Amino acid sequence: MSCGLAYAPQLRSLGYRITPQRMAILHVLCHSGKHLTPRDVYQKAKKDFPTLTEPTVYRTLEFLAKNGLARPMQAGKGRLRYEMAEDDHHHIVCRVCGDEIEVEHELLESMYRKMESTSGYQRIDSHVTFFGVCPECLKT
Amino acid sequence: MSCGLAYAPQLRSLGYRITPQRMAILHVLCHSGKHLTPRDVYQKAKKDFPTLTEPTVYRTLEFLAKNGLARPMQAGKGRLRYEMAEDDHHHIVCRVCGDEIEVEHELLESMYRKMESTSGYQRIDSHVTFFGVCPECLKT
DNA sequence: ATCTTTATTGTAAAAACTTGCAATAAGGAA
DNA sequence: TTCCTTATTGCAAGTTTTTACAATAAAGAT
Ligand SMILES: [Mn+2]
Ligand SMILES: [Mn+2]
Ligand SMILES: [Zn+2]
Ligand SMILES: [Zn+2]
Repeated sequence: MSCGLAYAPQLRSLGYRITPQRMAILHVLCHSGKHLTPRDVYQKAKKDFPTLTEPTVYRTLEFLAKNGLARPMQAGKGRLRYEMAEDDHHHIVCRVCGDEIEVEHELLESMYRKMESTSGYQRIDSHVTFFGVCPECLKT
Repeated sequence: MSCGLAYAPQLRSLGYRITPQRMAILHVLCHSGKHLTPRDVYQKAKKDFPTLTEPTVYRTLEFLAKNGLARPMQAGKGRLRYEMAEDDHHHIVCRVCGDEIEVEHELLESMYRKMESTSGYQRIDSHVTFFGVCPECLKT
């Protein structure tokens, strides 16, 4: 409930408004496990703010992502999940069992620099999901 | 119409069946531009095979991807598009204007090896979409 | 040719996500 | 406080994607 307020000045300075819906959603993202689906967020935030609706959740998550407060993650099958934006990292998801691990961005950093200088693209997103096969599933 | 047949022996040897729906969809993927949406595929393939339905298209695309004939691509907002699986490559998409370029897999190869040895995950997918800002959009 | 097995499809409905628009309310000005 | 502007929301309807299950038809055996 209060943790959302920490972001209020930043949002207000950009000309955005502080609404209870946004605060409730930020609260959920801050205090829950990572990578929540829009539905997860909706159901949890609804407890704080019962008149919340689903379109607002989708729009708010996209809004927070666009402003760098939240980060979208590509879960399997092209579905998006969200988490608060903290330190840069990536994920590898097992395409067999769904198991998921984190990878330090450091490991990809020199590749990112090469990719940026080669392509001319900048500010490439440092939260990518790779799909592979985990050690367990490789055994069988 | 005929190009799908090229894949028939491979599919049959895995115990799968050759259906006109699959052939029509393979035909579309072979002869059309890259990265088609399921809806693109549906509308084009319907011309060859008018009784085709959308659930079949979704299932078939997923089926082809699982068997390595097609490749899913993460388009913006967590939407999937598909293309035939050919040489390994990646994409960078501009998160401002949507412009899109290809990146040789070669550029990422050493990073992939590091990631595989560090994580123990193998067969990591070599068709990733990165999001960044293109040179044009960087100017403004 | 006919039969049998079962992978694959279509149907119908549900779930997930998006959109347009009118109503609301946040934040600044008076 | 009250008023004004307009960003944001809720509502209702639309579109996209998934699912369960019964009907169909591909492929191999007879
Ligand atoms: Mn993450
Ligand atoms: Mn591609
Ligand atoms: Zn696994
Ligand atoms: Zn651009």
